[in-house]
Amino acid sequence: MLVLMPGPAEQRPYHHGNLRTALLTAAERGLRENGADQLSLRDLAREIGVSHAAPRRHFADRRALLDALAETGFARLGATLHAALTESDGEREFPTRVRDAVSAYAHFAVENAALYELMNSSKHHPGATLVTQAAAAAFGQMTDLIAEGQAHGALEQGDPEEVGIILYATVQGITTMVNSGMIGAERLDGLVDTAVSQFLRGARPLGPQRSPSGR
Amino acid sequence: MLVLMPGPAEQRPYHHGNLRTALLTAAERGLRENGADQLSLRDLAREIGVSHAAPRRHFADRRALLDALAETGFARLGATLHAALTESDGEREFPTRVRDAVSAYAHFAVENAALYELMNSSKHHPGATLVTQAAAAAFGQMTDLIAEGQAHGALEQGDPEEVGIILYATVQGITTMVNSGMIGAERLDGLVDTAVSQFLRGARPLGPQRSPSGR
DNA sequence: CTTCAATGTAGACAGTGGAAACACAGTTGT
DNA sequence: ACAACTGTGTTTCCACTGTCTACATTGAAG
Repeated sequence: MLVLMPGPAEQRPYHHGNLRTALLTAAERGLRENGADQLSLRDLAREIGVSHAAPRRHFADRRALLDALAETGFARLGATLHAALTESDGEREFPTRVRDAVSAYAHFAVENAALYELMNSSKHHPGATLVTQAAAAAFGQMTDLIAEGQAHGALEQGDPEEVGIILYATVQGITTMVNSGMIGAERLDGLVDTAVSQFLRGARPLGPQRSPSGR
Repeated sequence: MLVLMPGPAEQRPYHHGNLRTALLTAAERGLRENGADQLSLRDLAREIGVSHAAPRRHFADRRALLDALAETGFARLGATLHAALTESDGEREFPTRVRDAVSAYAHFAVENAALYELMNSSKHHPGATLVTQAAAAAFGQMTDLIAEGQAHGALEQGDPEEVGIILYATVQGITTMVNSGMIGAERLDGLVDTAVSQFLRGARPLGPQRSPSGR
């Protein structure tokens, strides 16, 4: 697909100067539009206007490129979660904060379906610790949130990570089902609501319930 | 039509006689061993000892093969669930039945990681209704189980499907996290336990603390 | 026996990821 | 100033893949 650029600098310098990021942004667009399978290194090179072997200088492998995409994906997801959580920091009640975080997560996953699928793919480079590290960072916020809920008495005591995994997994599963077409996207919000309220009921302390803040 | 193969495997006849199933079984092994990405039609043909274009007679497309694999995967998953549920039919208490089903599901997903990832992949043929149909069949058992729980009074009333999706999604997410390496496989059983007991607590009838409110 | 549809074969094509050798340009050491 | 070095992009080549088209072989139906 040769695209004639009527742009200013018709003569391209020998060195692109920014190939790595150009590749990443082009790859992300391609990923969104055609999925990871259809993502071709040569296509990207063509689109950017560089020789087909140039990407190799920045990504040893096709998988290396995909891993990098997954990594930035987790970083963005983490930022999204962080934003959703700091926005309602302190003021709001705990259930609302959980719902905000979960909802932000779910919408990210559905709006970036292909990227999200790539992020959760099992096939990363053996030494792709960066990916799992980025994933852990994003996931850690869920753990923190759980710990916060336990501190406020909204959740029963226990390993925050164990409980966080459950919540994380539930949202993860819902979005996967939506993304795979098993569930219509219009049901996403409703399911998230149900999931969160069930989670809160299932993980709150037993016995005399001391409501965090009466209502 | 059905052609009976002469038992002993002597001289290979011009027609393989059973190529389709041979392809599927070989593909399933390859999928397990090397993942869906590495699955090559030509490789399969070579392995079976047939020309590289022969598979085309049975699967129009590479994706058609993968779709068929996903479909049989859902069928097997459905059978596994069914077995787990009928085994403890009636006798056992509801929570145990839920735990059995969920555990069976989780182990299937982890023991057939590549297949399971393929099953949950978003990229099926546009007209691959068979896949989603098979998926719905497997999922339907979860809905039935929920309905059973509601009938027995173990779960609060409501749309069984909506609640079933939550449970299904939770297990789905846990297994995905395990399969992607985010969580060690040794934690699977513990997480399943936690998830099920939280689910049962969260979905059982109780004093209405927070009725489902819209948005 | 002839015909026919199903199934398998052979060859060609475009496209891909990857490797090697080479070309250009900015930086650095002297 | 200038030569060497290093990072980056280019060219050329290879093995391999999925897919297409024309042809071969077969068993079964008419």
